[in-house]
Amino acid sequence: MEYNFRAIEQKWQQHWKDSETYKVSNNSPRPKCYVLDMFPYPSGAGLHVGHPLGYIASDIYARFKRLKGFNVLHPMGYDSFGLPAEQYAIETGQHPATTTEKNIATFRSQLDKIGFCYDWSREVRTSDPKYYKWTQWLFLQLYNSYFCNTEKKARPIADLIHKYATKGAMPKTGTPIPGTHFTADEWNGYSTAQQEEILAKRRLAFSAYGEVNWCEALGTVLANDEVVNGVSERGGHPVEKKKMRQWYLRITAYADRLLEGLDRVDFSDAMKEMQKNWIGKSQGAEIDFEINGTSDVLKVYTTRPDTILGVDFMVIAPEHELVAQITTADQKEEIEKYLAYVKSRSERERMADVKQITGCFTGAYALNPFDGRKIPIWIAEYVLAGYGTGAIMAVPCGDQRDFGFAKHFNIPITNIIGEHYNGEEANATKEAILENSGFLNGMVMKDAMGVAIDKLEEMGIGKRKVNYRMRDAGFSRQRYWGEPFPIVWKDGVAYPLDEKDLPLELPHVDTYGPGPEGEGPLANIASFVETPDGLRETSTMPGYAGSSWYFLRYMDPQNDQTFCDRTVSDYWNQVDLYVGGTEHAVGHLLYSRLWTKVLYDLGLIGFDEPFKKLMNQGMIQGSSRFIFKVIDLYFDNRNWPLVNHNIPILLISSAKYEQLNNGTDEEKRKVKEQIVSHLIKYNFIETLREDDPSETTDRENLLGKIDEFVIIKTHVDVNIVDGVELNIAEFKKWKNGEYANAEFIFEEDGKYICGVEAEKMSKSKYNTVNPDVLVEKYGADTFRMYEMFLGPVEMSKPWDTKGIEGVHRFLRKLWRLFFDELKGKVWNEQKATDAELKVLHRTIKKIEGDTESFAFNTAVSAFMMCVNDLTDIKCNKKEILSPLLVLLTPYAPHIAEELWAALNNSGSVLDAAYPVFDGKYLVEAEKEYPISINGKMRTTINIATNAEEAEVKQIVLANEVVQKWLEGNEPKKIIFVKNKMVNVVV
RNA sequence: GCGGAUGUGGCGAAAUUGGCAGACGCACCAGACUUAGGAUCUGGCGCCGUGAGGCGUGUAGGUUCGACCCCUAUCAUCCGCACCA
Repeated sequence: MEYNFRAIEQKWQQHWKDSETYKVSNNSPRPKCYVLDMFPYPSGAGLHVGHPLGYIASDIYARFKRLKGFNVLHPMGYDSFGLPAEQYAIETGQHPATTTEKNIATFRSQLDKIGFCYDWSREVRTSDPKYYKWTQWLFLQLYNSYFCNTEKKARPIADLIHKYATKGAMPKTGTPIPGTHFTADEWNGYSTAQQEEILAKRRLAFSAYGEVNWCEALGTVLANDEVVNGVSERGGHPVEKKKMRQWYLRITAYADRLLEGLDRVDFSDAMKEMQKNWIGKSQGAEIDFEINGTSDVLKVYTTRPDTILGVDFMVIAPEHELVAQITTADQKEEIEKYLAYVKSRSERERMADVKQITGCFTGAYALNPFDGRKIPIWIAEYVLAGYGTGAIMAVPCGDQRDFGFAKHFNIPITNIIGEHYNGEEANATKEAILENSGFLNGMVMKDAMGVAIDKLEEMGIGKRKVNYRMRDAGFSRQRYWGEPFPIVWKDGVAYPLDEKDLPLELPHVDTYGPGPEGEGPLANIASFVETPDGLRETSTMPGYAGSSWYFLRYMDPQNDQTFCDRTVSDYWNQVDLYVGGTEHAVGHLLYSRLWTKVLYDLGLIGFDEPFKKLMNQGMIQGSSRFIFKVIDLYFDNRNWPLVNHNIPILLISSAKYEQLNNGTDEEKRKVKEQIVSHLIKYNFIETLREDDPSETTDRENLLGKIDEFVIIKTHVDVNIVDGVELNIAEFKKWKNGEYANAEFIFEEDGKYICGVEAEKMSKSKYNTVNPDVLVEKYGADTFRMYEMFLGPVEMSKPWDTKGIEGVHRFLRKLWRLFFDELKGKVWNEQKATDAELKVLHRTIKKIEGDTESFAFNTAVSAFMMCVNDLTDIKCNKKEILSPLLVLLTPYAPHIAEELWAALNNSGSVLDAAYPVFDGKYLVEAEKEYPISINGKMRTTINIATNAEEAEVKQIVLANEVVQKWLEGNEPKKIIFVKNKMVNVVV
């Protein structure tokens, strides 16, 4: 009886399906655990071996938690709205719904083969109207909410309207600013459009004019990731900014809470840093500078108010509103030239040469409020209109960019930091003692910051200000394949749809081209756009709309009354473990955190961080293989008549290629000679004879002439390479026999060794490995364990199929502990010995710990070691094997279930699992303590684990062996370190 | 430039977090059983050395009885962000 993984896996997968083994209930006396994978976008390419890595890890954890007695929610679904389906539709005319359906079917069949324990009854698809009904509904919640700055939370917009209507919006102190402040009476007198305009400034989902990436050549709006280096990803056409009405989510209102929430979740440092960086909070001050001879003020933002006496010039963004106003007549021409130059530069150029220093003097001066110095005002493209106030005070001795600018335009530099400034480069220290700084003289810079701000506030020309780099999130796309907005426009005012009219279904379209003025394809469908109440919004929601809340829908997927019942979300609560790639660090993760916070504020759910722990699986890179083709230029260049029409492609192996490029002269000559003799063999000689008999065929002579060849490094399919050795037979069949008569220059051992390089997995690089093939060849259990065995889940690594044999061998070896090919059943019910129990206990302890801490790779190693040991001591006892199968279930569920059934006629693994993890099997063995003398390790002694420190010392001293080693030297010191070892110092 | 991470055999990697470095697997070598071996089993496998022994965790220092682990500096690779005032 041998390990027939195909039959076993099929049998159990069918069994799980038929008996709904993994269906999970929303109420259980057992503690809950929510294990979630980032749901995939079902692309047409299907899965490659990189995709399941995270799924396998979470599956192991979910199964493990189930064994430990948790009620585990482990669902899967599809993020099925998105651009690629639409692109594909444009190219082929197939409706995105059709291709999406097909792709999902492919994904599902691939996933099923790996034996996951998903509760498929909870599957969600973001493009399903039953799902996006609630995405639209949640959008309306955002639309109907505002961020209350007093309570720092979302509240219904109705509250705000009520406040405006009864109390207005007047400043606590000072004079009201028209347009910003109004009385209740004024509010009540406003038109709907006027009121809406004010409310739009507070709504969490709002529309406003904003810039989009407009590609004139394609006549369409592009998403940010479709723009690469300022040109369209497809076609490479120039892309410019265009103002269009857009929807936004007011994520900036939540900046502080998104930052603060990071302290309460278990994400990697890298992930937290990325999010912090993205939010980009900086503390500083806004300072008003009087502009000389006018009543205007120039408002700048700085994080270093302490350097205010070191300001040597001002720089404002070319787009700054004051530019036209302050430019003097003398400078007008120059400024206009500069503005024209800036405008002519595409985004791409601006990004390409950030080092280039450009700028122009406006002729105007600002006045330093403390010493009255006249400070020249410049414009320059390095100051961004969108950040801070779009104007900076430049302190060249303390900021490298300001320094470069000052040097370039010969602006004199004031030194306020004494010897910290060397005149060669700026020094951004905060530790220097200020000089030339008036009232700040003698203070340490970091202390002076507060003093300076206090003074500015006192003078009424500055205030503390926190700035964020993060912008509000653009929420509309001029595309078809996304959720339609439940919004109707009338007279320039947006009106939300009534809840009972949801979902607003996506209408069928025949073409996916953009509408007039670059609107989405929906604009072309009159029957959709025109309603009795007005015109429908024609853009659709972005990909992250549906994915921002899907983890909630899994909890209550069939509910048609609400997006997720509150009692259900209270039960499942936060996702305990969320597994996915780093690529969503600032997109999806930030948005779902935002939505969760809003829903929490509105009382719709009871937690404000969605994911308790996040694990990022590393990317599995492709490990590309290369062949090296010799292209004979000498022959090609001369265009000589071909005698031999069937010239084989010549390939040299990677070591030869290496020698040819970086080898010694001797090596180079040798390889070259080999190549030349092949070239001669196949065409050269014959060409010579016919064409120019005068040329000699003398070998040396030819060698000099025919070094005109190039070697082309080409991808070869990894699947026909065994490790690095090319499978010649397969290779000759590859690509319909393109290389059928290839000639090789082999290594000395007669092998063709390919070149190797790690790259992103991609079909065009022939480095993708399909999990189906591996599952077919080795089985799902082997595949699962091998993916885990590759290394820590979080780490990126190139895929290498070679080692999978080792894991497969392990499973077969395990099988042989139960069944022999000839003898059949070999397991028995004898009583286990202490030695056997020791092996088991060690394994339980190790694997339980490793699984809990996601060290799946070392857990797999522990399994292997255990089976090796049991084989060595010829232990086939049920008492040992049975608990081992419990441990194995999460990792290799099929074989574990099969063997479990073979051992036990009744009862499930689950029933038996609790005692295994209860410590019932865990008998603490004596611990081995290493003994060292002067830090030099000598031996170990066994000491019962409960021995006290003093006892240990006595044991050491009484130990004859130790005494002998001491060789008469009295021990000076006996160090007992953390229950781990005993060290004797002499 | 800023931020984060990682450097250990031919390769993927372990090391109970300061205690016998290289577990486990791949590859490789030798042997056994075989008509055969891409099955299975046994042994070997960091480097130098016949040997005893010496040297070894990117590099250079430091702390410690003891350092892959902690500290300082430095180099290399990967990933984010990038004129953010």
